[in-house]
Amino acid sequence: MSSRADSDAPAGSRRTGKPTINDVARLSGVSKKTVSRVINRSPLLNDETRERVQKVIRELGYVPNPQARALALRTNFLIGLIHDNPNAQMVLNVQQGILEALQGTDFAMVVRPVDRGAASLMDDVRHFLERQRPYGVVILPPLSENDALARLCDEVGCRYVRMGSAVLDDADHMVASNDREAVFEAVQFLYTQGHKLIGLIAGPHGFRSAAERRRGFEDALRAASIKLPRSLIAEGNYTFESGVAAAEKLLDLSPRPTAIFASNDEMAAGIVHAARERGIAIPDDLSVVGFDDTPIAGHIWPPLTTVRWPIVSMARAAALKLLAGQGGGGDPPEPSLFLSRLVKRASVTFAPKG
Amino acid sequence: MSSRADSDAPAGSRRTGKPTINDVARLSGVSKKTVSRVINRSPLLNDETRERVQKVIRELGYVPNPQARALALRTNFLIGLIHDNPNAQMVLNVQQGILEALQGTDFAMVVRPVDRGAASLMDDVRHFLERQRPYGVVILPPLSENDALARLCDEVGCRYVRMGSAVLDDADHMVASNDREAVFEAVQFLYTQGHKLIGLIAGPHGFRSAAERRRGFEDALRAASIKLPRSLIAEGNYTFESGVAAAEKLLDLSPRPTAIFASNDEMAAGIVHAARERGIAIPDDLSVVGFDDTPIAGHIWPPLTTVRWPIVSMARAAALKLLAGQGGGGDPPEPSLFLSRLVKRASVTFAPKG
DNA sequence: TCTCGTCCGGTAACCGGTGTCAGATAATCA
DNA sequence: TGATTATCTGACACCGGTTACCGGACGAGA
Repeated sequence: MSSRADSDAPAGSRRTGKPTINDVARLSGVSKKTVSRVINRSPLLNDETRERVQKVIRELGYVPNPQARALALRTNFLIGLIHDNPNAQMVLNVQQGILEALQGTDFAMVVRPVDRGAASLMDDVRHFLERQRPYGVVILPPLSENDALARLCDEVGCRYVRMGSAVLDDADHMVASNDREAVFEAVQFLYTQGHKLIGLIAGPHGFRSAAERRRGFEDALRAASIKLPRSLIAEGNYTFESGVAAAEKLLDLSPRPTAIFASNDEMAAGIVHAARERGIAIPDDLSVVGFDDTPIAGHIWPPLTTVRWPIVSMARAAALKLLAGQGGGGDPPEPSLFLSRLVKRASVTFAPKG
Repeated sequence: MSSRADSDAPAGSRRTGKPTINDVARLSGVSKKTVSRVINRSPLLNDETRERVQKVIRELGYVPNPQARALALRTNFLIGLIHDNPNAQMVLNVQQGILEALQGTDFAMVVRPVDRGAASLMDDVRHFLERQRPYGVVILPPLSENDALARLCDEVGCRYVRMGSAVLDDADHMVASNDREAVFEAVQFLYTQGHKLIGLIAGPHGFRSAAERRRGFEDALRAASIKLPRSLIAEGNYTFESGVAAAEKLLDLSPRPTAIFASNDEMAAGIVHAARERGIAIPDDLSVVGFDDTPIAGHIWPPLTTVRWPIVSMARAAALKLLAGQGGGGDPPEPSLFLSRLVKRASVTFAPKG
């Protein structure tokens, strides 16, 4: 009936109308290859020829087809970001950092959130990597702590850089912060303010960042010869709600801690919330320290003393590491370890008298 | 000295080692075309042949090269997201919505934040669109209100869908919410609680969302025959800080408003902050209503009564609209107008007795 | 038996770039 | 002046898919 002979696919519009390298070549009377040389700034090109071709390129508004380039070069101008939405602000900061690194290149950022808990995690990531074949990927914590994921990247031949709170991989594949030391300093600061009964809201079990921050906390108390009863440690899962619940436990203790360190700002905000419900004044009755320095730290009342985590710089470094050697402009090698520092705001004061 | 004859580019590793369609064809004793048919699920194929080819595909672990596919199909498996970081949570929600729509397809999401104020805005976007040639892009407010941007997409031949607080384009290019009506209801609710002196913290001039929400506010007061002196309107720029500043202005008025509507949650949080500094109790002395229902609304104290903006659904719809007709599975057409509704929490109560 | 239509599969061209390598031209040297 | 070299440029294959078009096999209808 119909006259179509084969017709496998839904056709797809032919001819995009955009000028191709052939058009440029024809109009400027040179070969494709020469046009290619002009585009790629080959040094072995006559200036006169270059000028002529560039003129035609301008007139035609020619832009090389990225798909064709990608195919011929067996690469791609995509940097992937794989994350498990730990926190909106953090993810956005990372995106910003990556984009700063990609600025001025032809690379773009493709974002792939995944569900850490899903049984299909590996398949999901594999599917993503194989279908898009990004040039490289940045992996955010806590997903970055998954070694199987790194192996998967290797297996499918995709460059990767992991971000994290401790060095988990060799320098080419890792950008880390010194959470342990940073927390050490923060807790030391509480101690110098006279606090002796300091509670901890730790991050979730199995998170490296949680473990590092907890160790920093414990190290600091040990250094100050303070005993840490188990009851002064509560665990949250980095969410506001879990912070509230954990804080309630700590605040119902007797004697009550005079200060609490939370492993991230969200949970610290939860402490503030819980304290307010109980009529406990911050900072007069209770000092609070968080971690991350996300916007929420400055937006709650009182503003939170917290550890600034240089996440944007870390993300930028991670992306630059991926691009290294890739004509990225011979930038100096990126550092692999970033330092966090304490930002003092109003949520900490001297320990109340006895 | 060196033996390289031409060496235009930095070489790039040859042979990825991955099996290609040719390998599959050779090993299963059929032509490339037949393999292509198997991959694309062409109906006119012998089951026996299909099985045989699929077996080889499985054994080889063959995955079609996306770059080659993209070139041949003159399309791309990328959906772009263009935004101007209005708010981290919103951007992330949008990303989530888009990814829900892309779930199960071979599409990925490429994110491109831009600086709305930059003189190079158009060039930046053009560069992005031409270099990546995404299949389509979703444009977030407030950038989506820029008509020149939509024209640019048309010009470079890129599908687009704009998200916004009012219908700014035809149904194929727009996913909108009914902010005006939603605010109308919210303010009406305040009125039914006895509030007569209601302040407004409007969004920034030039934002359509700000204008729509403001009109909803004014409509509601007019409907209740309440006069709205100019002094009861303050303007913010959707940030927490601007909310604080605007709230300070309104709270210093005499008589003081008994309720304030803020055009987004960030600014509403700013009101709460400013009120607390002045010792004004919420909700007893002052009722507050926000807009968006971002997480912050539930995390501050008291939890914020706010208008839930269905941003995730809108984003999903926007992406599905782009994919429509693209073998997306014949889903029903996406709605173009989404309804927001009031979420009642603790920040509103009856107006205090004069 | 001869056509004809249908089903299935192959061949070759093409998508729009890049690498290889040889040829042409100009410059340098014996 | 002829040979050699350095400098540019072009022809052509190739990257790994898809599509247009063609043809053989096979069953059915004439």
